[in-house]
Amino acid sequence: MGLATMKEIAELAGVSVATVSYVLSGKKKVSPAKRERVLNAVELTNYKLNTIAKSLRTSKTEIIGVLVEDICGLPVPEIVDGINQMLSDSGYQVLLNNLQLLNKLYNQYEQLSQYISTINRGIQLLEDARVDGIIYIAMHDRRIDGIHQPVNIPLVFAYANSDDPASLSVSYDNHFSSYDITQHLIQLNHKRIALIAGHTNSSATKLRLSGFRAAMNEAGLHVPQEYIRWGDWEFHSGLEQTNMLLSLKIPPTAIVAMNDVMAAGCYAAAYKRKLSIPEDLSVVGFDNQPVASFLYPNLTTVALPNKKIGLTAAKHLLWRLEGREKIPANTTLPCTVIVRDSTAPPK
Amino acid sequence: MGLATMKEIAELAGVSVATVSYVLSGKKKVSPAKRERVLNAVELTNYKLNTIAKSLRTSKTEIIGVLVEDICGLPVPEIVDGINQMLSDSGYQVLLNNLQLLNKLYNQYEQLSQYISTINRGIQLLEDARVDGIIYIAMHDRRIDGIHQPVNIPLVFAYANSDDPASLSVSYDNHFSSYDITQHLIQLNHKRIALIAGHTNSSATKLRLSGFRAAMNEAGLHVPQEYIRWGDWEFHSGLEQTNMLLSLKIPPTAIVAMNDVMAAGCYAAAYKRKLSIPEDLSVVGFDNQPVASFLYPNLTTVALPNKKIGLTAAKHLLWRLEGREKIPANTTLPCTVIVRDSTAPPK
DNA sequence: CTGAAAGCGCTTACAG
DNA sequence: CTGAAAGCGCTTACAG
Repeated sequence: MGLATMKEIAELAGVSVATVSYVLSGKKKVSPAKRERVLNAVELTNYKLNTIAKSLRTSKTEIIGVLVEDICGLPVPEIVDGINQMLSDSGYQVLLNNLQLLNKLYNQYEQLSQYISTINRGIQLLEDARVDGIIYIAMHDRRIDGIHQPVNIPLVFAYANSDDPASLSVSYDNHFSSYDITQHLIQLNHKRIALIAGHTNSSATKLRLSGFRAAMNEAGLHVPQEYIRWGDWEFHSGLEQTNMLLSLKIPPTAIVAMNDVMAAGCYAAAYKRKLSIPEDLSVVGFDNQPVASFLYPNLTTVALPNKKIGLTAAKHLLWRLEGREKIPANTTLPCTVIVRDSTAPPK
Repeated sequence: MGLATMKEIAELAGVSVATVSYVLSGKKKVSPAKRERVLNAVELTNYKLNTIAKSLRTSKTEIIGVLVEDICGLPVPEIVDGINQMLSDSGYQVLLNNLQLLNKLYNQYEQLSQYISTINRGIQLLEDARVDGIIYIAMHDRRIDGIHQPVNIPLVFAYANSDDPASLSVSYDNHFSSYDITQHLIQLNHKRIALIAGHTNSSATKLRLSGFRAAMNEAGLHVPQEYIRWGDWEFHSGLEQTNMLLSLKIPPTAIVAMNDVMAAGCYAAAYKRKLSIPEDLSVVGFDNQPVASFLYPNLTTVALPNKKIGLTAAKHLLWRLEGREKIPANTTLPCTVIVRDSTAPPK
């Protein structure tokens, strides 16, 4: 046997199919007597509306396509979680398309343009499934261009920006979060603050650098050229660049690493030289990855609003689906400095 | 305008709708001439088959429902990734339902039975969406009972077991992975090996304990009662229990922590006492979380086959969907010991 | 308030 | 090899 259909419910309740539909959708008034009989029949047979048939009739699937560069990318699960939470009350479901780019891109996130056809195929797949809207989740904050704009399906970028004026985007504030965490060190009275940056061509690197410089300028603090070190987002570059910094004639008293992983590298370098954090050296990171709470001493870092990015992206998409007029095209969410135990005044 | 329909393609190509369908599905021979005309019309109009209409007709959606206890749970994204990879060639898409239990369960994974109605609602939602099959992804390896068995929809448990004989499950080998990593320490010539366990009532704890004991017994090594410490999977319990162990009259030369997070706690305790890892103390963890590569020295640990669990779960589901007869009901995948720098022979 | 009926866009016996 | 037609299970003007 298959599942019960609306026709069977109608027969059981002695009403028309239309009436059953009206009772279930609540779109038209139905007399209490018939309503009751329909509801009883539904209960009796454990009837479930066939959403496929409904979708075919209404041209709406009530499904949101979520296209992710890689589900294993660091911020991605939290962003998906935010989307799920915002969508859970609305009746929308999530169709997940995972492009699995992590091992292809490594941390060369700016190379994405090579995979634009993969992305467009993913969008096409979601279009073919007739999703009502699409959220694109990047693995790294940056501008995304050249994406095929789906016809009649709103698209929201999460953790990224787009030049496409038809799309919305939700990201976070790289410049000011970097400014804030640098301020934290300045307020502790550090004067010699060094920076370990990510890839040169990364937009996150550029913005975090500008935030760092802004805070230092504002405090009238000089940043010697050799205090700006270029890493590659990985542990070893954090270790090596910290070694360079600590070998300088005038070493810094504090280091801003542009992510927690490189900050973990700072710890290793300090540990090797028997320097204590934060007594001999203050270290801060970026991202508030789990590792930040597992390093000893716990790492002061910047928490990114990942879940909120997901919530906001889904909210804006829902607004667009509802036909709301005024939706901010590009949203930039603030970050939070999490002060833990890796920072203290210089000796 | 809406998208082109099959009827329009038929008119454009001067054939019947049936012929268009046969060309597209390849289910029947069509003369080369008509075939060509159909394909041209498809190209010209950029026609896409309406999968909703197809689903209504065939009662198959070619969608797999993936029900996750929490997308942010540690092994979950990798398992989903494995599922995506296995499914990507098969034409199936993934409908993701995220129960968001992480903050409710904390690390009390055994309390799941309180949320069984939430789980059943999730399954119901997937059934209502007419998915062809369901994969349930747990956050912690254990037995799951009392789940509503969906009618006519195969269900596979990933990272968990079930008593339900109608279901399949794919998990990993807790006992032998624990045996293996203990062996690693024994081979380094450690005699005094302590254990920091997870929650007492966790089945992962029990199996990892039995594996530890098996290896120790086999080597004829005695395990003093006070060498078995009970933690709660968290950093602080690792730190505290290591403090206890290092305060013993005869302290261990090596510690097996039942996860990497507690192992990070061991590092902190050792660091405070100015003990060097691995020279003064060998430490091993479990899970191969990212933190394992960011601790200094890098942590020797057990890698769980998360992605493979996803791949296998999807493969077995596909087999069931194809009607294959012999599918292993319960699969237990082996783990891998990852030797890094936190283990060495005792002094 | 209620029901008969059209139609969403496909697939698939069936007849030729 | 090909096409006319039924039908999947709904929703929604429309007429009453």
